[in-house]
Amino acid sequence: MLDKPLTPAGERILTVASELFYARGIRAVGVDLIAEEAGTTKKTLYDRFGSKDGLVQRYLTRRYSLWCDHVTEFVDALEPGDARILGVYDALDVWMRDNHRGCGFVNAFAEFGGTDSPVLAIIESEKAWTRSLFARLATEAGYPDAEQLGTRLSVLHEGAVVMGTAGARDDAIVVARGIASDLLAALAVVRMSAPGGT
Amino acid sequence: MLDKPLTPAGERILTVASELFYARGIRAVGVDLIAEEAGTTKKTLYDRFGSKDGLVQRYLTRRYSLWCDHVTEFVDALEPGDARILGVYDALDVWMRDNHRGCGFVNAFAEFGGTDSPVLAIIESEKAWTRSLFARLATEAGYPDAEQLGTRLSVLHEGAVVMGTAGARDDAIVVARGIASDLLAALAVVRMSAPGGT
DNA sequence: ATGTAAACATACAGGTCTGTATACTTGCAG
DNA sequence: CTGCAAGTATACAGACCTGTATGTTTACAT
Repeated sequence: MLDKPLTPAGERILTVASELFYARGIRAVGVDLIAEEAGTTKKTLYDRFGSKDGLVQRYLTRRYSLWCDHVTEFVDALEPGDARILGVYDALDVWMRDNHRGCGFVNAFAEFGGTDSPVLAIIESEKAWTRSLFARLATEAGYPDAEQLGTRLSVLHEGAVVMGTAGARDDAIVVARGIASDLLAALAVVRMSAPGGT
Repeated sequence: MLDKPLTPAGERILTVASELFYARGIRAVGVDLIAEEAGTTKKTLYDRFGSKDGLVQRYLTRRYSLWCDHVTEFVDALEPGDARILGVYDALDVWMRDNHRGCGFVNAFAEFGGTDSPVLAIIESEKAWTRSLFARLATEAGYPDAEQLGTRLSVLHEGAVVMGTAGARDDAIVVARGIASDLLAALAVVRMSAPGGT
């Protein structure tokens, strides 16, 4: 996205920090550990990222970018229409196979929501992007009220992540996908009976 | 629930700690600050709770208890049937007027999900309780497949909290309630057309 | 070859964290 | 009166935290 390229050591630091931040929480991970695990020094870390907060922002922007790429790539391979809308839940399912600690942005909000840190804007952006993706796919699938439908689908999406991790329900994504499918089916009836529909 | 009574100073500590933990995150709040804000000393804190982790557990069990009481009281005042199911979302709406930092249990999971802390069991319990409440209300309202419907309603519930806080969408709860309402309406058709239905 | 960006190595400053130790005070129950 | 639980006050240990300082080394580009 808008992240300029990093030096090799900087790249290693960001990779290690991303894994540790996501797995253990941001405040629980110190810069000493990050530098050591990355096989470098704190000096390099501060030269590249300025501060721990700077590193945290890069962690979130990169994770944001990775999520967008993942879901976009996944969905683009599907037929236009309902398949792409429901495909977002399948993309989430694949994503969560390697991400067992819930939504990294929700987790970051848990730690920084009470502050005025610039990470809050990144968190909101990620939520807004996924919501607008749903809205766009709903528009492309020909649904009326695509904005509201997009919001509905994103609420389901977030609920699935929470119930699949903190709630420990293995069926969370399937359940959310099922609700989404039912919503689309109900709207399809409206669409078909509407003037101009097929 | 299963929390034995506390001494006055212990009560003050727990009250202050609960506010600070929820507002700023658990790791971000030190025991020194808690003791000072409660007008007492660290000695008393450790005498009452044994450790910071013990205090955290009390924080979560009490919050769990408060949530259960709130929603139970709210729902019991409504007519049996769909009103009680949808009333849970209204109860959440009221709850979130004084809780702008999202779900305290999801937030705790963000900080402790990577550990084997006993707080994880408390978090799961809260999610399971809310889900089973929905399932029970669905049963009482006469819906078939009440367990699955309960899961669906709880996914909506969690999604609403996330999108209403980290997602900064003021309409999140209304949206979730709308989906729930539509789901019930669709099932009502099934119920009415089923053998033995009215 | 020489300047420059990147990285490495190491130490330290100054603060905060959890948890413990010591000693004194208060209030109440047997 | 005596014993005990609760609380206050204060100091400290030992670890960890972010961030900085100093100096050396490597590699590449002009």
